[in-house]
Amino acid sequence: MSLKSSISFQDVKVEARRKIATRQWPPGDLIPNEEDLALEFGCSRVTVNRALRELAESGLLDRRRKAGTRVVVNPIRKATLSIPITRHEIESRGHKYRYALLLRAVTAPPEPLARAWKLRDDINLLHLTSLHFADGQPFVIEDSWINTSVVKTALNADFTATNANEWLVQNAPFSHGDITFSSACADQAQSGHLKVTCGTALFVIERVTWDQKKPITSVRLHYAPGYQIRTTL
Amino acid sequence: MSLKSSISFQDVKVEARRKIATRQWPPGDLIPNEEDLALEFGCSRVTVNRALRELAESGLLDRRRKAGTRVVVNPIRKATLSIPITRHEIESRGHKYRYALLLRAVTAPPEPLARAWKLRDDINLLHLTSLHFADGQPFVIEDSWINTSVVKTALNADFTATNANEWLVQNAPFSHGDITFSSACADQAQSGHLKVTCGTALFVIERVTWDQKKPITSVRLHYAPGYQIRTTL
DNA sequence: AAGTGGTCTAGACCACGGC
DNA sequence: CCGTGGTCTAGACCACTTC
Repeated sequence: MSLKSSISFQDVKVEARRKIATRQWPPGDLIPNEEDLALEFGCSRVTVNRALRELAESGLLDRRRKAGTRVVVNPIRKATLSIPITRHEIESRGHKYRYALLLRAVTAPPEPLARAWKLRDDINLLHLTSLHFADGQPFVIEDSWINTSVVKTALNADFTATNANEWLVQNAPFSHGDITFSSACADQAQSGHLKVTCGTALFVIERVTWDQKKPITSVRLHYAPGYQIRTTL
Repeated sequence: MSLKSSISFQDVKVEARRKIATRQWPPGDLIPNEEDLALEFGCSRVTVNRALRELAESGLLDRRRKAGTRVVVNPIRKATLSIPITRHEIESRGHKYRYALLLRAVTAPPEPLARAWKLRDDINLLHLTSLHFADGQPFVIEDSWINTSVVKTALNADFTATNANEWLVQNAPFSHGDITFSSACADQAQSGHLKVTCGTALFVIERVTWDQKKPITSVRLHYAPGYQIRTTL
């Protein structure tokens, strides 16, 4: 017989969600302040605060000092994606992982990258292209550019043994990064590697990482057809 | 001269991040417990707790009762995407928004949907297809199926005046949902609407929402070429 | 059994930002 | 100015999980 000793912030979240969904708290409306809610729910203000803060983080509420807390009119839904290591992603689906290095070169970066990174034009980057397989089938092409003036050990790493994806995660810590999801038609080379016809729609992820002001890596992934990213709202 | 009166959880986060990045706390290692860290940082345990909890949420730490807190070896990066309302997305880019309803029908759902939703086979759904324009250019095709036995007012809504996307956000609250990102080649109809050649790679978002056990909507979005979703890590 | 994180409380002070 | 949310503290109890 669980007579709950106290109200948890989870309880408050559930109840607040209900009030929003049933429009007891209509869109755009100001809701009572934390102190009043604490009284109403019979818990402390900190508990209410945590509940409402989390609802605000997920986009359902808008909170401002002095102005109070409002129900957001057009909730901008937030979805959290996990970006796993490719090997783990393949293995967690129960497939056998294999990896092949297609290219390793130290060259000047392509024009768009040099411009985005504002590099001196005599700087060379490490360029790796590799292919990840799931149960022997091509799964994704990985094309990465590594700023060796920051990640110096990359020049000595053996990328035929360790795949670039995993090596970078472990050896190129970053302070922040950008990630872009898009779609593109397979070009000649890509269609060859992935064994699809030229022009097939591929899912594309591009990830750029930085250590403070210094660019670290730029990685572009072209996935074989059928690939999906899935998450919950 | 701001002599900080007390250490904030943000300070603790920054310092913990630094220790992880510099490998003062190496991957896989157990870090000191909350009480010790509170002592070390000169703050309360709750403050340390909040800092570490947030780092765990973003995937850098793994916390378990009794077992302690460890630095995650292969951090699975988490990216948070905002899924805005299409009209807002277009307008925030400075483009003029326009919308056209292409189809409105009350019909039996297609086989895969009926199976996924476990519907009685005599149930009809509201089927809407519409097209959103940015500065007169086709931007995205929206294809939605609405469970009118739950969202009853949908049958009376005027979808020539209000676009389905926005109407649903405001009138079909859900408890949870799934969202999938993928890529597909434009079929005959899609290429016509988006004014691209058949087979062009399109970015696809599919969103299914539920109210507890009851399915509410299934929406599929096919974006015109060039569309990308961008976020930070 | 015991150590660790998870959370609640009451009270306090502060920072922001409408008014 | 002053109401509101944002956060900190100290102390407490609890839940989980490993030992």
